[in-house]
Amino acid sequence: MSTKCENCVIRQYNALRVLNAEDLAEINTIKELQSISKGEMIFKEGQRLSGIYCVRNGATKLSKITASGRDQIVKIASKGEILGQRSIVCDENANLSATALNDMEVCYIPKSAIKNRIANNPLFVKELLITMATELKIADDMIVNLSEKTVKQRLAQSLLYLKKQFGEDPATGDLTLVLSREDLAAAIGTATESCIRLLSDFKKKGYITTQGKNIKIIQLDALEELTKDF
Amino acid sequence: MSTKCENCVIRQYNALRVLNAEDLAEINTIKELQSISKGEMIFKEGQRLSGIYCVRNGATKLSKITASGRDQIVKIASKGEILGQRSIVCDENANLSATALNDMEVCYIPKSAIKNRIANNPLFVKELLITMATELKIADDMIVNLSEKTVKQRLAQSLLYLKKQFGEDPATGDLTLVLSREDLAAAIGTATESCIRLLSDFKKKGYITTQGKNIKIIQLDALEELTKDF
DNA sequence: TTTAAAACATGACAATTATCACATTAAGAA
DNA sequence: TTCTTAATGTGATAATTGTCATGTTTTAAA
Repeated sequence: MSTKCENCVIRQYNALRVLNAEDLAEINTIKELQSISKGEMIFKEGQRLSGIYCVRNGATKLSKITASGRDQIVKIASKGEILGQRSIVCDENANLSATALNDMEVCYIPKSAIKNRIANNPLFVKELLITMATELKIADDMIVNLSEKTVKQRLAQSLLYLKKQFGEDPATGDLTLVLSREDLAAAIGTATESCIRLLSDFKKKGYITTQGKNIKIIQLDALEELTKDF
Repeated sequence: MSTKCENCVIRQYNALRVLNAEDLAEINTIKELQSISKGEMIFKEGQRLSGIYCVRNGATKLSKITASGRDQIVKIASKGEILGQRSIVCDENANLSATALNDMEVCYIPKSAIKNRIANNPLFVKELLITMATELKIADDMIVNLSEKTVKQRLAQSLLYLKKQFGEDPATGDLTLVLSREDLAAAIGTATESCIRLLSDFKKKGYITTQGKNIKIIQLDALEELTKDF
């Protein structure tokens, strides 16, 4: 896969797709391809960001550490998504931390590469606006979800989300994106033990099987039914 | 207070402030001042919006009805805020319902008044972008809040928010924005009974007093302390 | 490979919160 | 006003979820 912005297919997924050849060439000279290994932090809550990160490969959790010391995952971002754009737009410190869930490749694009011409490109700004508005909708829905669904329902929903978003291993059928039990718990907003207990419950009922950290969905319909119940 | 856009002070609070006299004059001829009485719905989740609403007076809840029939309040919007901009930006149906919490005055601005020149005004779009990014941050923080704080902590936090955001009656000291117990519960994401029970608890401890729906904060520091505990 | 540390798992228990039932009070319509 | 309905408030109880303790397995480093 080309690392030249002009030929990069990744940008089809984000606002950078509307830039012309000239702008892309400029970004290309300034951008910096970075390899991030699993568990590494790309940036931390409260940190000043000097640019944005375009995800080429892998997945990252965007989370916030709470007063009680646990962290709550607000969003999982992967291929094609841009990290840090909210902070740059508002000229604020990062509100969330970004931590690699597996080995990643990201392109770091310094703020300076955008500030001048591109930040005033109405096409680009409009795309950015739509991205942000879409993220806002997702966040609003998550608020409703958190307050109205039980932990069991949210776990079922998360497993379905992981399948839909990241797929399954063709050979084993296991979910492709492997989360630690702790991260899975952080994503649904519960204690690690509660998450493990419910996974055991799902296993006992035959909805899923597990092998180490790997999870395979067996009864999709049962999980879907669970998310609807009330 | 003038209802002519050119002289309107309300727009200082939102993205419309960057428009020039010509644009404002155009909006002024098209916009429509509407009176909404308490409890009335401005728009409903799933509804196609044909414009945005600029709040001149009063407050509205933005909420979503859940599978179990309760509604969860995602945000309370008041003077100066614009409703429906997310849906217009994404060209999607409304994701949330807007219901007046008290008598309101809003200016309805049809999409058509913005589509042409104004939607391409980079200054305006950039302002909109910042607004949306700020709302996203608030939503993200609410997600963390919901998943990590107890109902009691969230209630304390909400009371403090209501004081900070809407103030107190100078005569009685009661919170200016009066919510039903049901709405207060919907805002913190809990059952009405739980909310009432905790208010009784706060009353017993001398943190607040109540008179009908009215609530007066007595021990601000105690409530603040509560929100920090873990 | 061995060993230490981290992650996973489960039990026991406590705390929180929801639900149902039913008063009481307030609000609004006839 | 009177009456009807909706909102508020409280008790009892059950369900959900968190916390602590502890054992087991996995992982990674020496």
